[in-house]
Amino acid sequence: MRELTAELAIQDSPFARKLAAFVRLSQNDLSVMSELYGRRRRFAAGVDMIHQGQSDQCAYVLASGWAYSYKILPSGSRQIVDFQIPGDFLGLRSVLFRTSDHNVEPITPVQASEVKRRDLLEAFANNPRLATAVLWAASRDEAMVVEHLVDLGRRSASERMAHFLLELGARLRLIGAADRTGFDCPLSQYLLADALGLSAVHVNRVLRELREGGLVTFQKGRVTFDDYDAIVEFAAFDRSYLDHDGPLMT
Amino acid sequence: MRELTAELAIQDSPFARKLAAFVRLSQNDLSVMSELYGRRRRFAAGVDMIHQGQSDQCAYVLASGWAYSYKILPSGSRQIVDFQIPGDFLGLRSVLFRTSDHNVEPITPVQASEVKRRDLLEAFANNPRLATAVLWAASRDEAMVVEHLVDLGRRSASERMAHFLLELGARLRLIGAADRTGFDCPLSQYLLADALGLSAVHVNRVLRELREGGLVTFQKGRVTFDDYDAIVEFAAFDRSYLDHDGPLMT
DNA sequence: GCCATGGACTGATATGGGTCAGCTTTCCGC
DNA sequence: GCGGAAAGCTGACCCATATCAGTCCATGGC
Repeated sequence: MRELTAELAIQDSPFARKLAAFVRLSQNDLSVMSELYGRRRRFAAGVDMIHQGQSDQCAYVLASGWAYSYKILPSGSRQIVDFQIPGDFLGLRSVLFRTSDHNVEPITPVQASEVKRRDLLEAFANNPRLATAVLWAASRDEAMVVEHLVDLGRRSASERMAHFLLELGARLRLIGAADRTGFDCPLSQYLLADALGLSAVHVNRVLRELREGGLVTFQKGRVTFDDYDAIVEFAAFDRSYLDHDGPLMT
Repeated sequence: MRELTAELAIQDSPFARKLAAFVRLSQNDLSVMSELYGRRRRFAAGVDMIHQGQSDQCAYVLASGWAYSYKILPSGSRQIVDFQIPGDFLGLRSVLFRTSDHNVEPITPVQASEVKRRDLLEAFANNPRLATAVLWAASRDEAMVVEHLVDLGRRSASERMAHFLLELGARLRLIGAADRTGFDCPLSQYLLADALGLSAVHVNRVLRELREGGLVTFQKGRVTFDDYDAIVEFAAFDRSYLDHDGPLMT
C-alpha cells in the first residue's frame, strides 16, 4: 500500500509528467523511478546547490521552485546557461564527470530529490526504457541550450527576449504552470541580462519596447502575452519542437 | 581472424581513442562497437548529411574529415552550433527525436559510419559500460556547447576567437591531430563568423589583431599558437576540462 | 518610522562590431 | 594557362548595445 501511494505520487510529479510526454511509462518504470529518488532536500534562495569545481556532487530532480545554472568567468561576469523549473533534471554532467563545471543556484526556495550516481547508472542498465526517456528529456534540454546559443549568436536583443519568454512559456506549459495568456515568473532583470548576454539596463529598455509594441508585458513577476501570434512571428519561434500532444513512443 | 582485424581497426579509430579517454574499453566493448557500425559512407563537401526538419535520419560516427552542425533562421542568417572532427558522434538528437532540428554539412570530404537507431538502443541496453562511455562523450560535447554559449554571451570578439581556437586545438589533440604548436584547420572566415556570432569582416580584423599581438596566427589553413600561455591567459581558457592523461574510470 | 537593500527605470555618452563597397589573392575546372 | 568563383582583406561610416551615473519605489529588519 505504501508503495502504491509512492507510485501515485510519482505519477503526479512534474518529472514523470515531463517524461510521459516522450515515452509511455509502465507501472514498473514508475516504481524504478520512485526508488531512484533519494532524500528530498530543501534549499534556500541564493545558496548554491551545485558548485563549480567542487567534486562528488549529486544530481537532483527539481520538485518545486526555480533554479538557474551558470558559469562565472574570471572577469567576474556571469553567463546563465539555463533555468530549471519543476520536473527538470539537474547536475547530470556533474555526476558523470567527477567535478562540476558549472554552478546551480535556487532563485526561489527549492525542493529537490537527490539522485545518486550509482543508482542512476544502475537504473539505466536495468531499465533501458526508462533510460531512453531520461536521455530523451536530457536531449530535449540540450536542444534548448542550442536554441539559446542561436539566440545569443544571431538574434537582436528584443528578438532574444521575445524568443526566450516564449520558450520559457512553452516549457512551463508542459508542467501546467503556464497557458497561452502568460505565466508567473520570479526572474529579475539582472537574471534575464545574464541569461541573454545583455546589460541589465538594456533588458529594461527591451522589455519596455516589447510592452509598448503590444507584444509581451513582464511586470510584477508576471509575464503576459499580449498578442501571442504576433510574438511568435516577431521572435521567429518554432513552436513544433516543444509542442507534443502525447507520447512520441508508445 | 576477420573479426580480430576489425577490432584492431576499431581500436585505432578516432572514436575508440576518444572513448578510451573516459573509460577503459574491454575487447568485448570493442567488438560491440564494431557491430554497431553500419555501412561506411562518403559525403562530398557542401552536401548536407543531415537536414533540418527531415525525418528518419541516421546517426554517424565521423571517420575522417570535418563537418559542422548549424541552424538556419527564417531571416536567412546561420548559426553554427558545433564543428565535428574525426571520432565525433553526430546526429544523436535526430535519432532520438523523429526529425532533426539542425543541419549537418561536411566542410571537407567526409567518411562516416552509419549507426541505426535500433542498433544503438540495443547496444545501450546490453552494454551499459559502453553506453556510459558514449554518454560521457556526448556529455563532454554538451559541455563544449555550453562553453560556446558562454563565448557568445559574455566574451568579446577577440576573446571568443582565442577561446574557440584553443578549444578546437584541445579537441584535436585528443585524436592526435594537433599539438601545442598548432593544427591544420580547413575553416573559412565565413564559417568562423557564423560560429562565433560575428560578421566575416570582423573575423578578419580579429584574426589580424591576434596575429599582430603575437598570440595566434591563422593563415593558409594552419592555426599556429605563437604564445600558448599568453593565449590561455588572454582567453581565460580553463584547460582542465579537456585535458585528460588517461581514463577517468578504469 | 527609518534605514538599508535590491530591483526597476532613465538619460547621456561611448564603443564594439556590423554594413557597405570595394580590391586582391588563391584555388580549381577545363 | 585562363577565367571565374570563393576566400581573404581593408577603409569609411553607422547603429545597437554597453557603460556610467544616477532616481525612484517596494520590501524587510529593527
